[in-house]
Amino acid sequence: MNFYEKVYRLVKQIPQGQVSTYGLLASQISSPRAAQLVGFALRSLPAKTTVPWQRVVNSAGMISIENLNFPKEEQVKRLQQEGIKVEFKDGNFWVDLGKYLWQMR
DNA sequence: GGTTTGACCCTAA
DNA sequence: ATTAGGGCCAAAC
Repeated sequence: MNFYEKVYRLVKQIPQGQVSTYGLLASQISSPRAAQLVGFALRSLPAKTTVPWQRVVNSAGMISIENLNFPKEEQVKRLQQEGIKVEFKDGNFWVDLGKYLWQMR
């Protein structure tokens, strides 16, 4: 099984209305230090995919997308449609992790 | 097959 | 507390 598949499967398991972080996903997949790889995997996602990539943010709850197929606005829009509050702060979008963070048990 | 890069994280100053 | 730098793992060059 590829690293990508693991990432995709795990991300697909995130329920609607909740979010997760790169580091957390990485810890659950293979090694806790591979957070960057999770982002790398999501980066290679095709424009049309069933993977809810929008529910993945960095450890601080910030959206760091800059130049990709999906602009930040798109992600924020989708998150808001799922009932997640996104606040605009200093040029970036933020999510309250304490409220919406999804933890796998 | 060695080097660079990346939607990041952690530690130290 | 905030900022800066190094490190980690896997793919692309």
